[in-house]
Amino acid sequence: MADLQLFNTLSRKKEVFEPLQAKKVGMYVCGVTVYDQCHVGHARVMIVFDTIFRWLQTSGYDVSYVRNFTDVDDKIIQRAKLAGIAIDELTQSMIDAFHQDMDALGCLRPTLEPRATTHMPEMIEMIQALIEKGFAYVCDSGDVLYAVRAFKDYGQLSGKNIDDLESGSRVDVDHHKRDPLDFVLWKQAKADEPSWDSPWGKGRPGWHIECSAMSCKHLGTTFDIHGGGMDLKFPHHENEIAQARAANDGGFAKYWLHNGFVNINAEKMSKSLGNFFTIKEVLERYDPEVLRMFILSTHYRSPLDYSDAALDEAKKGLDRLYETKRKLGEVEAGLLPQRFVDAMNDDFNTAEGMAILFEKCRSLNKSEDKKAAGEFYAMLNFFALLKHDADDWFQGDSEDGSNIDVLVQARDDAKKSRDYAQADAIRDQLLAQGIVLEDTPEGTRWKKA
RNA sequence: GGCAGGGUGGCUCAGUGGUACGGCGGGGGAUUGCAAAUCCCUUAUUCGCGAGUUCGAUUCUCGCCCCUGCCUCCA
Repeated sequence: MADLQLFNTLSRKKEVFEPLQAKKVGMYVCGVTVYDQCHVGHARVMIVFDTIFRWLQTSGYDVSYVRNFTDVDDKIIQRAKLAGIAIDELTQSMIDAFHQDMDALGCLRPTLEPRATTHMPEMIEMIQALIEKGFAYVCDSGDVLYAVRAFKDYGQLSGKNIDDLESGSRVDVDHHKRDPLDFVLWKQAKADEPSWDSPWGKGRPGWHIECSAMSCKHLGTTFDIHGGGMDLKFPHHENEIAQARAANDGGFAKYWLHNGFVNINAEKMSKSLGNFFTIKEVLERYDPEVLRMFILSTHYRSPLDYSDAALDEAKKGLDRLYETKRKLGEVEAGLLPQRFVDAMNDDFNTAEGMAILFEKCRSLNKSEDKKAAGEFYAMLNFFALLKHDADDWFQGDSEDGSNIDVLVQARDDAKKSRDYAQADAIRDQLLAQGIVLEDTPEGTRWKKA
């Protein structure tokens, strides 16, 4: 069996995965800031890393998968104020909404979902260590800042160097900063904002320190995998590295994985551009499996263009697979085919895996084979697809089919008496209602168009 | 401007130093009363452009063109 290889952003190469401890993997993925509903871009990270999580488990690793919630932040404070509700109320309702979405999309719960607000001591401790070691300073305004130039490897992950960053910088120069790139670790409290006691007075943490503190607490100062969206590479992940390595003299994450964006009309889907669809909006029109299928059809590092046409295609692909499921019936899952294992071991190539799945589908449509059927279901289980009953998929589980059944029976009677004009008229009538008929050796059945 | 990642058939999406995977769509056929579903055949002399290395490159190297992202919050 080939080794698992993964593309490490740190080296910009595929590397053989070598866990720090045999059989164990620690993986940290940046979660969401809970101030609003999640969109399709969030769905992609979650499904991508869910699949990576599943693959590591399938490969026999005991995986600690940690994904945080950022539950203190400017946007949260603003949003709560605007809505006239307490911050806790907002964040809790968004966390609940997030879980709803993830469950619907078939994402397993991570091992741990730490919240920033319950990790103040760890953050404060890390900031203190940074100050002691000369990587951070308290500026005139009272904020604690990270001194970027003190960390010599700054820019390693994103391939940037400090001088380039400064010359191209669009950041307004803050005169409290020693260097324009220095970023905040601890902010002084403003009136009527949530705050926590600290050696530097009441305040709250900066965004980057949260993830460094929570990942190190739950996975150790050196762990295997850190993931997130491409857009977090800089500055978020770069800053996480600077903080954690400087504070702990540790190696921090060994492998950095970044997924590509979801685009709309070749443009990144994002809150700021306003061109996003929330997961809930999509799920009003499509089954969650369609969204999952859509996302897994492309390699995780490639851009993915969102459109109704693309979702319709994913739906058609699922229809094809469900046809085969309907034909096979429930069969116990067997082993994954070696080619599939190889594809997943090659930097989690789900697109190739899909190709193998569809090849299996075609061969099963030709001739049933118990081993092949077992492999088919093993792949589907791994992807967490085709969980519905096939008839429910095609007919809808809440649909009242009695009226349809009556018409189907009438058409069958017409057919038997060779009154094809009448039979076709009934079929057209059903088609107008969005019902397609199929005559099979076992009788006529229907499905939604 | 700096950095990163891309440009593969009508669309979408993999992949490889030696005649290009899968899905959707199109054409033909089998099946069907006709359809639907399914199966078979077919649909890129060619993988942005130019040059180089090579017996041979879509795959490696260099240059160019174009696209996207990051450099401010962002999954």
